Amino acid sequence: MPELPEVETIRRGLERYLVGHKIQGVEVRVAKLFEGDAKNIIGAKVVTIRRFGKGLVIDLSNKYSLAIHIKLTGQLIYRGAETKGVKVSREKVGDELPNKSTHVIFKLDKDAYLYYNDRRRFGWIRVVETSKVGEMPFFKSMGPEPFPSAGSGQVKLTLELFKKIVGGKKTVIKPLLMDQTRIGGIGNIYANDALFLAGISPKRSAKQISKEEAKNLFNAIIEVMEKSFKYGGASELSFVNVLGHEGEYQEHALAYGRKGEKCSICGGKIEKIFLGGRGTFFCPKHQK
DNA sequence: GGCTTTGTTTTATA
DNA sequence: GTATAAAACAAAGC
Repeated sequence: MPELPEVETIRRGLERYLVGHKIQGVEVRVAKLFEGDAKNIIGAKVVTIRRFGKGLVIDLSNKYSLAIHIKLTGQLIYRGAETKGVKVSREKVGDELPNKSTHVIFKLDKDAYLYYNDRRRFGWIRVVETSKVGEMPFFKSMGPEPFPSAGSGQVKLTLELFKKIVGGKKTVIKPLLMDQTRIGGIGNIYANDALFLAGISPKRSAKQISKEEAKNLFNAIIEVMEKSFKYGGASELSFVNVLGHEGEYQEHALAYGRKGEKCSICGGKIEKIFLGGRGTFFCPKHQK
């Protein structure tokens, strides 16, 4: 689902299209998704877009920021002069905006709009003072991440740090990878695919992973995420970029969602099990 | 209409 | 108190 590469894809889009715009108004259609005082962002200009793991922060010119988490099905779609004639994904977005999943609308200057759509309404948008973003529990407790965003102050996940995080832990490796307080940004898709690529069983205990294997796993995390940047993220559920376009990673996923299919590495058969309550895809033949 | 889905938060346990 | 595991929660499509 939307994990680091998807959120980064959105961040890059916002950086390109949203920065410089002034927010003229906010229409909140579903109140529970929007916390804080909307008045505090009216009249302010968008200055920078930061990402913390799977979270986004839009910094404004007046010392306030918008902290956003899209969870499973959130979309941020920009419409303005530059996107005139650009078609959005009919399947993921529909024919027109706003639509029935549009819960917050930001009216911008130059007759542009930013729509927040969220089919399952799990996400959130919070107005918060820029200086206090780091105090929000979700951001404060986040671990190092592989591709820290400029200005976020997030610690970069290096091989040395990764070995330290994995080393000696009693937990099972896959849930550990997905624990945002340990490593920021990895969710179910990339945890499955990184373990697959590194040839490590998701059921392994972290303490049983050798230094060499940890290195392979670290490199695999970087590799699958870079691959996803290339394909514009994974659009298995509702993910689209700010232009409303889908990503293509799901078509190139290694293990995720491939139950019963032939393993591309060893020819084995991909199985699905549950680990830590989450669907887990792996090849029992080569992932030991 | 019960089941499934995931990221995060909360509660329980060792 | 700390580390880990499990359960709860959000809402909607099938």
